Amino acid sequence: MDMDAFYVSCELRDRPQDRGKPVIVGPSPKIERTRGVVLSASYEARRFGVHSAQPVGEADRRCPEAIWISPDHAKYARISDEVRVWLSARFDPVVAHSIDEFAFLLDVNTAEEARARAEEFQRGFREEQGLPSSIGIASHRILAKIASDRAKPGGIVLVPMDPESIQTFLGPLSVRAIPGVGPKTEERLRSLGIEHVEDLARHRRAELRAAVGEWAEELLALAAGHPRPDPVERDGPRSRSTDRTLPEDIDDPLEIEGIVRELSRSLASTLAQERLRYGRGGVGIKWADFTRVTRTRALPGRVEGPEPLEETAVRLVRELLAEERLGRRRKVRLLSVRVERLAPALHHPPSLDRFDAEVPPQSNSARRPFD
DNA sequence: TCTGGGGTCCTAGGACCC
DNA sequence: TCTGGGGTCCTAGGACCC
Repeated sequence: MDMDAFYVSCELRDRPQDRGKPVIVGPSPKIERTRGVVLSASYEARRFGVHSAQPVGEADRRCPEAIWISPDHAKYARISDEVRVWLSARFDPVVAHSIDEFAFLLDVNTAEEARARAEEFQRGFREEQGLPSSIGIASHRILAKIASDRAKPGGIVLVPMDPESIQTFLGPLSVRAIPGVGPKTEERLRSLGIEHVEDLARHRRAELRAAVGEWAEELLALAAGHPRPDPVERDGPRSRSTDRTLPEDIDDPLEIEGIVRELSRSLASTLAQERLRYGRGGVGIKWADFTRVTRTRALPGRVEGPEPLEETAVRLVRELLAEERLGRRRKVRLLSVRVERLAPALHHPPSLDRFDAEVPPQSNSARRPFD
């Protein structure tokens, strides 16, 4: 289940008078100059050529009469969580793919029954949650996701379970329809003469492996109508990060360091709320020319609190700036701070946590699910 | 028109160990 | 004197997704 224009739909729940109008969620260019992009656009706005990730200036030019709404990420996260709870009361298991996509098991015997259940679900979901959705039904999550993309907006697409039906459904689709195939992979496949899913099978395995690596096996299985079993869900997040695009590009080392400190403390406070410790800390810079560099450093075991992150982040950003001074001397557009190798915090306060930092992460079997 | 913020996974080389 | 094979960890970057 994929919720249509999710952020816009969340907002329209609270302002029904704006339904049916071009609505854009994003930092409004009408208020002040901003370096932001469109987060979500209503289907009415999309008709003007507005789409997500578009610079807001261009969206404004294409659709001057649009209603702009400032993003409220906390609201969207809260609604997504309510949706998960609502689904979990009706289906098991429920898997969250993203803030606006969920997969769940439909326990039915026939395709007709599946479709009827989906229609009933879609209607009930809209009535009770006030949110429109698109539904894909298939034997595997990856197929259901491809199907739900074809169902947008507001539809239901069902792929029968037998391999022949799967091939019939996938064959004529562009390889871009496969999750994970973006512009680069599409181009690489096109250079082999592969444009549609059905073209994949016409190629020698070795050729495909040279183009996309190990992934070739999965693509071939999918094209043959035998998708690989769904991956097992991991518990807990792998990394957390926060970043800031600066209003103007800067190159003052002290100013840069100050922002890195702020970002570090802000990220550390998020981690504290989530009761997570971290095992690596790092920074990233996006230069004025949009190229990116990153540095991360392992920390002794798992740590918590802002200090280790702040110290590491500042040291690493100084290194990056020192290297840049020997070279191109570009200005900084964006700064980011990230943590990796997350693990649940212990159940006692950090002040009593004396021994933990000395313990190598591998030696504690209780943490294995998080590695 | 001038390009966000938050994530995941994969690859690849070097270090190091057996 | 020339030269193993396998495994894991660390790190940087790229591609992709919403």
